[in-house]
Amino acid sequence: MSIPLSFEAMAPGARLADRVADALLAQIDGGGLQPGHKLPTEAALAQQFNVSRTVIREAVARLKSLGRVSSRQGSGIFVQAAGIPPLSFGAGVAVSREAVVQMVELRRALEAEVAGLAAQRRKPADLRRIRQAIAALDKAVRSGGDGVQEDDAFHRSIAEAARNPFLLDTLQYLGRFLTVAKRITRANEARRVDFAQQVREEHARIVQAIEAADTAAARLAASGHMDNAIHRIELADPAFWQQEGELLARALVSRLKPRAN
Amino acid sequence: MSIPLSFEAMAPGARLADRVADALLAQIDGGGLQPGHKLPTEAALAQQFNVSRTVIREAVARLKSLGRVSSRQGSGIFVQAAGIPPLSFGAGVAVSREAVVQMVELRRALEAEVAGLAAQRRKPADLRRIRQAIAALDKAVRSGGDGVQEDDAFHRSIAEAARNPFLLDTLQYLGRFLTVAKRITRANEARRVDFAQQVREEHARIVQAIEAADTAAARLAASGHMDNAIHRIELADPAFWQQEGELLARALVSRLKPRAN
DNA sequence: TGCGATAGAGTTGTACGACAAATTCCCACA
DNA sequence: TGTGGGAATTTGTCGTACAACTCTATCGCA
Repeated sequence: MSIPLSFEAMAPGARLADRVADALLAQIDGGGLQPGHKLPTEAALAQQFNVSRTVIREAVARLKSLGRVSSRQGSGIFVQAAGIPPLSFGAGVAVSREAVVQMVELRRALEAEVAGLAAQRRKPADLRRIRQAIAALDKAVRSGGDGVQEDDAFHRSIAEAARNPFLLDTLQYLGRFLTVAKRITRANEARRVDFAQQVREEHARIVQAIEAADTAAARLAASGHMDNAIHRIELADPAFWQQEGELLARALVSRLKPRAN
Repeated sequence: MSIPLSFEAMAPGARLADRVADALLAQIDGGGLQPGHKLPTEAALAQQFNVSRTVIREAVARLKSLGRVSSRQGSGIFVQAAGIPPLSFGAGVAVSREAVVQMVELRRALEAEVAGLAAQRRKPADLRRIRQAIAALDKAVRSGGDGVQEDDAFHRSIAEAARNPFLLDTLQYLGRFLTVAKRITRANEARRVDFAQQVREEHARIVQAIEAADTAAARLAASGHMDNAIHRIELADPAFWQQEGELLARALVSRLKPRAN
């Protein structure tokens, strides 16, 4: 089981440890190394790749932090079972109006589901928290705040009443992208007093359906709320999008700015 | 900007590099180091932590692979902007019947959404692919296969017609957990011939609604399909769940088996 | 013969020193 | 004042040495 290594040819400019790590990674999932398989010793790898053991150790450290291998002192380095890779939408993706609309479509599905489940499963304590959250949102808006945080808390209080951690986690993950988008659309919404009132009424409809334990109505209200959100996003000033989008894109992908990793 | 380091006290058994990496990480997001901030030189860090530069370099390598810092030869090590952490349900979570039901609830939301969007946006080529996928599924089941892969392909063909990459990605992520669960419930479903016919009819209803461009019907059909899936899961043999769940749990969390990382 | 203790080899973890390569800074010079 | 260039700084790579730990095989004893 030797390492064939087209390693020499790849990415001549990159750091040695990175190249070795990539080669090892390709070897592991390309070459069909079973979990538990022991790979060559650091000394042997150093010889095969014609680098020092230092470089091998850095490469292995990278694979360890990726969870692809594990090392045991005195024993060796072993291939780990590849877990299910996490879901990542990629930074810088939430800046085009099209992408934001697509994300809100995803959110529409989730919000409708949690609203429906919350209507079925909510307990008195849940209703109390939901009402509390909506009161806090009203207060924040009345006192001139943007209410982004309170809006998130309101929707989260509903998601928690649905008692489904996967829905909750996915919604929160999505929310991190959308708070960015919210800041973009905020300036537009702030100028439209009617929008604030409209949002207030949409929220009220959702809460009312959940209180009444009306699953279908809760789904419909939440879904409609997102439909209107999409509508409001599409009314936003295009020039504003372009300008702010550029700024946020640069902020989000700042990790790519320095040319080395 | 010195490092206070409660480093000595923590995790006395762990590898030095890991301890240093944790201390640096705590320093970065605990101590409020802005992105772009340059942290001390490797030599200075080695002195502060009272370890060799080797250990510092391994710790920094770990932070680099996590994307939290970047280093530039001749310049220094710099804090990176923390991106949005990816969504991960955690391995070994998809083995209890309760968790699987909750995941299918999430899937219900997504499948309803993609079905509805597909009904609105499908083009002739999409319909062709969907019909092709369902034919392949029928054929696989008729010839005695389990059809798991073909079922996935069928649902994916619908998701692709919805033209929303975020919905598609989330659904595929979820699918990786649920194929595990499917294998668990397979033995149960195989014994029930009526189940296969039932699933066939549910699929047909979804396709029909998409072909008819009937958004509401497509949502309803997809949602009902998932409702019935939940029902079928809950009918599965409890003893079987326990037994198979244990097995799969061990397989999934195998990355924790060796005691070091 | 069977079995456990032990010595040894093998492997990763840590330390130290040296030089190469890239960057930054400062000063002399025009 | 502006600029070129070299020195100082800093990370990247290499090599060696030893410590800590693991596995194996041999030896001694019952």
